[in-house]
Amino acid sequence: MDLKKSDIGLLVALDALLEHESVTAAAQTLGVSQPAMSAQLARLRSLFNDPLLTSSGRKLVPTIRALEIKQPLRLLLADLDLLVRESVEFDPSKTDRTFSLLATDYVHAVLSTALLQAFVQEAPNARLAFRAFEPLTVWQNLEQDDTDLALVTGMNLPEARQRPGFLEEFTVIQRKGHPRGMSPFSLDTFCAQEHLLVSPEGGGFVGATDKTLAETGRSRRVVFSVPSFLLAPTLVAGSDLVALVPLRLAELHKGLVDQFDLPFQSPSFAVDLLWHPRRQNDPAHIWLRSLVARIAVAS
DNA sequence: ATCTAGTTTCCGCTCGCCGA
DNA sequence: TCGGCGAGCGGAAACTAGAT
Repeated sequence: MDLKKSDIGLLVALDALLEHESVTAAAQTLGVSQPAMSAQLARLRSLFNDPLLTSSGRKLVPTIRALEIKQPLRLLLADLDLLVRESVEFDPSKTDRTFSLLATDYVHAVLSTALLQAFVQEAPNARLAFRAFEPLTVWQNLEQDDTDLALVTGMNLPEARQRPGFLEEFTVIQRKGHPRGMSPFSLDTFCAQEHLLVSPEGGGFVGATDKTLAETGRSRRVVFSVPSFLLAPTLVAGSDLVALVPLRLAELHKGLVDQFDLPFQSPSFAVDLLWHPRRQNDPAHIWLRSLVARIAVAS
């Protein structure tokens, strides 16, 4: 007979039987009837292929095999007990667990400093991995054990659980000392500039802004396209190009570029926290979600 | 319908006590 | 010392309830 998951209960019974060396006393300890405990002993005898307890007059005495099992079994059950208690009472300061976060490089850039500080402070023995964002494999990553949480925008994953992270708006950036000067952007001056466009899919020269401009009969000239928001501030700082970037990212690079309000209604987007439903009640994961949401709101 | 694990009931065995 | 008796024990059988 092989060990099954349900046999963990049998091991608890065996522990009680070896402790009391009596079926009746073990049954009372575990709150079952004596015949039920007797039946469990029979299953244990079959499982271990050993009588475990043999009659000696009116008493039951453990076999050599039972004596060998007794101490390791006690340690094993103590470990299981610890495992169950730790899963209920998660203490971040005591965990050495590794957590992983999937997000775009922009989100990593915006949150990483504050998140790292809070993470190290609350969970000094744990580890945190930032993982690269691949739009087509987000759900696959969440399903696997390698991703605890994804911070993403506009992803339609009905199977995933989610909570709001933060709302982001766009701003226009230009280099320090730009020949245009520091006057606010009018629609005319905005359209007159040469633009850098962030195209996450790669290679695009038309974005949501161009559609907004087209609705009012306007257009702009996009001369440079990059796949990542992180590249934009550096490239803008080294050229006369202007670019639309998320406000928080512009704040991070305010020593490098100047930022201005958009001359039209700024498109906003939400960054949400997504996770697999099986992690919903994991106390460690609840702590991680709470920490990331807290940092996101404060960022 | 079948399986699993529980309960109740009953039985047999052993031991301790007590009287002859 | 020995036999009878009751108490306490584990095990078997029959039955039940819940899950699959």
